[in-house]
Amino acid sequence: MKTQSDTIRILLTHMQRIIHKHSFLEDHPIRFAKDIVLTPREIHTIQAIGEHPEINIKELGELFGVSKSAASQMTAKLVGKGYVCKENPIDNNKELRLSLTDAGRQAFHAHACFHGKHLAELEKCLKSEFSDSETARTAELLAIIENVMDKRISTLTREG
Amino acid sequence: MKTQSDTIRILLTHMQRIIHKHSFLEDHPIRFAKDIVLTPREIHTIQAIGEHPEINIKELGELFGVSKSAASQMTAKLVGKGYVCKENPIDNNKELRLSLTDAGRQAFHAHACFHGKHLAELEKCLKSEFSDSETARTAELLAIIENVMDKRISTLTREG
DNA sequence: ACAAAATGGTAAAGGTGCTTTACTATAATC
DNA sequence: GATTATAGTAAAGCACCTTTACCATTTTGT
Repeated sequence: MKTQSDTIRILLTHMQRIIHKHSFLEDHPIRFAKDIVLTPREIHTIQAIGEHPEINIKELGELFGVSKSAASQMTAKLVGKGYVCKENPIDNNKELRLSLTDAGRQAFHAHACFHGKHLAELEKCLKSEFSDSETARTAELLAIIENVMDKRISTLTREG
Repeated sequence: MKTQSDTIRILLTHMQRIIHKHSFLEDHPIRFAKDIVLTPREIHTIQAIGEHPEINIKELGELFGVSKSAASQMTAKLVGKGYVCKENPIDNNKELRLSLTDAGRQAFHAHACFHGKHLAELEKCLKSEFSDSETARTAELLAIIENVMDKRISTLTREG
């Protein structure tokens, strides 16, 4: 006889494996074309710049939760590879606004398609086996998990 | 009016945030006692050794999906810090069996408590708001997500 | 208006945890 | 007993991060 504790245990095991597999995927560079191979970090940076036009370096760092120095290094690399362009706005010689070059937009688009495809597939699978209310209920359950994690994070950041 | 696609989108957003928060937690060392601060990697290694008594270095690497060299380096560090002990089995001078020292067992235990506490809290929250069948259904849904990820991983590993 | 402080960006040095390559030493196999 | 396989380590290097220190350009306060 399975108790609810058992099903929760199973649920969390799946969650753990999903997280693990996600980080596996995140750790592997993706080839978008014959000669375009980008690390996950590079892709995400391109994505962030594509989705936040005119973002500056400091903001980019904040978006990723890393130091501005780290953001500067990452962008410098992408500028070097020709995916990103840095330039001062007309009335400001201090900040640098980031934008995508043609190659950058191409990578951005390829990545979006890539993601869209997988999302569509997942959606198809879920719809075929779960009702609307079931998916909604699952979303609520995940929200609870998220809340518990938030609590833990806040205790962690308080203690330093 | 919310369509099922919308609820799926919401569900996946929660999932993404959970993953993000998880990796945030994973990136921060944990203080188990006044003077015991361990990185997540160190804790996990201690945990793995505690849960797999007599494991050797190569197996430890396989367990984590890293090279045996990485496992060797991690182990050496933990031996240096006094949490882990390496020794040859009586009839074998090639392999090294890993085990926890007193300090290692202490850290292992502290970590287990730490986890148990959070698990208990999460379980309490979930039980208070979700029926057994709902949690079971959610587990099934997560299994589907996992399957889709598996497919993606396998295409990835085929293409090299 | 101009000195002081704040802000955006970069450079240098260093850390962590990984990889690959090359190398030992021991064990297994023919 | 010679060869081959296996467990472990060392060295070098990579990706990405941090901190510190430093410029250059605003912004502010008087």
